[in-house]
Amino acid sequence: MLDRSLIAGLPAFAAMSDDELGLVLRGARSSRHPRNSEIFSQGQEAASFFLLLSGHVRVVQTTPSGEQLIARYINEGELFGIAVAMGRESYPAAAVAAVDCIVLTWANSEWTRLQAAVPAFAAAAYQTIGARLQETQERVVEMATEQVDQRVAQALLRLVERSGRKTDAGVEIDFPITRQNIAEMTGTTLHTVSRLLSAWQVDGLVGGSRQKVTVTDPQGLQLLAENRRQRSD
Amino acid sequence: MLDRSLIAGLPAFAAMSDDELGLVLRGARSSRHPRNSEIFSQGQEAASFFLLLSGHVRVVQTTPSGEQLIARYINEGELFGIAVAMGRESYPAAAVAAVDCIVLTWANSEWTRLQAAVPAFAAAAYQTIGARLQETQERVVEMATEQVDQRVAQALLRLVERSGRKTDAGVEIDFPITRQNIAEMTGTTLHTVSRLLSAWQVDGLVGGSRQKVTVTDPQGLQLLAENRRQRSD
DNA sequence: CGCTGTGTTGAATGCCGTCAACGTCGGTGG
DNA sequence: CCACCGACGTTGACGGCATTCAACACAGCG
Repeated sequence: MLDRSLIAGLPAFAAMSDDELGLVLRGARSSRHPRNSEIFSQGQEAASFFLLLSGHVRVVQTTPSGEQLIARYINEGELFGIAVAMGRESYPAAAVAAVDCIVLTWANSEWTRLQAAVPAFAAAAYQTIGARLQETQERVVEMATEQVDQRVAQALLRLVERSGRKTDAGVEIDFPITRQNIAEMTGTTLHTVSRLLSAWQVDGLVGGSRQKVTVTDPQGLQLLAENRRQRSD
Repeated sequence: MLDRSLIAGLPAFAAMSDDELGLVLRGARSSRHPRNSEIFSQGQEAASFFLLLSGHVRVVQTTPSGEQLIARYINEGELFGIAVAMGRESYPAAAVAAVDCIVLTWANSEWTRLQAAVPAFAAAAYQTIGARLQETQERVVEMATEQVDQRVAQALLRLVERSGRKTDAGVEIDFPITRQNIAEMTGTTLHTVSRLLSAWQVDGLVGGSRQKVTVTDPQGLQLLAENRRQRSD
């Protein structure tokens, strides 16, 4: 039996009683996933849903022509792979462990049971979906209206905001991330990302090394992200 | 009192009993909205949620710099403005009647009552949100990986698929739509859309006149939408 | 010690946005 | 009924930004 202290501290479960936490954990099992392993695949029949206890997960979509792009990164404490709550029968994207991860897994059959027994759990899932719809809409807006440099700046700011770890040099993204990854988040090429980061490093906005990115001047980046054609009306 | 035949035929309500339909309609009121009028505004406090009985609604987002883009078109029978189901307190976009519309409106306070009394109604709402998240993700993929001509072709195909009316010349989008509108759906300019449609008209793929677009060769358009760099692996 | 994945940088091409001018349709009011 | 005006649409020319092509550097690992 899993200990309820595993999840009691997570925002999604903050409002639940001890009894409810027990009901939620009954039926869940935990598993380890080494770095770069797939937790589930795109198109695979959705049999389970997940909660990330520890680590970072990359959600990746692959187009018919073989191009990849990163839909989002999942942080500790977040639900993912909740196709069942969206009425989907297969996963629309793959989930890959960005670092070694520990994951809670429920069979989809648990969903209806939990929905009835612990309404707050279902509510958290729906809230998650709503928030992601919101974020995704914002991303469409960015892709449609902003230049590449602004999108990359915005992506970095979001990454450090959501998954940052403070260091003496600034705020570092606390999982390994390549230029290619950043390119796949922003709809550009690794070449362009490399050029931008090089230039920004010279300007003292960002730092980092291989698979590491640190934002040293968030305000400066923010300015860059908002720049260009403010107020055209 | 509104008659339940108003909604009994809609897919969202297909699975409901007569009693349930009655419960749903209690608390709803209907209203007319002339073409080009706003049903709700972006940023406005979300006090109600809506169902489109008749007409077509355009969901429009405006960026801080004043650029607009169209998040989606709502068809007859669809829910919209369901911020309450996403846990939002304000509308993230505006809703504009693309033609004269008839709309059912519920106060947000009805939401919790309905959720408890008619679970199928809440389920329909969540299904709607899930489907829209899905669509929005696909749009991000398109914006990131496809050229402008493919995006415009894809947008037209979706419009005729979802809101098409068969004519002798092909399938016509059954509400007025400008080149500017199409540009705002695909993240480009009205100039580019105009050029593309002109070229496609010569090729016999599309037709139409002022604020009217007809797809005369869906397969041809589909080819165009899939074209270019298939299999790059 | 070579190989693979990652990162950097230069040069050239081209898509598509921008600027500009004009044409056309439809509604409105005299 | 006709003249006018604004919204919508078309087309050409130009230029810039970002992709594409190419070559090289470097690290980690077996």
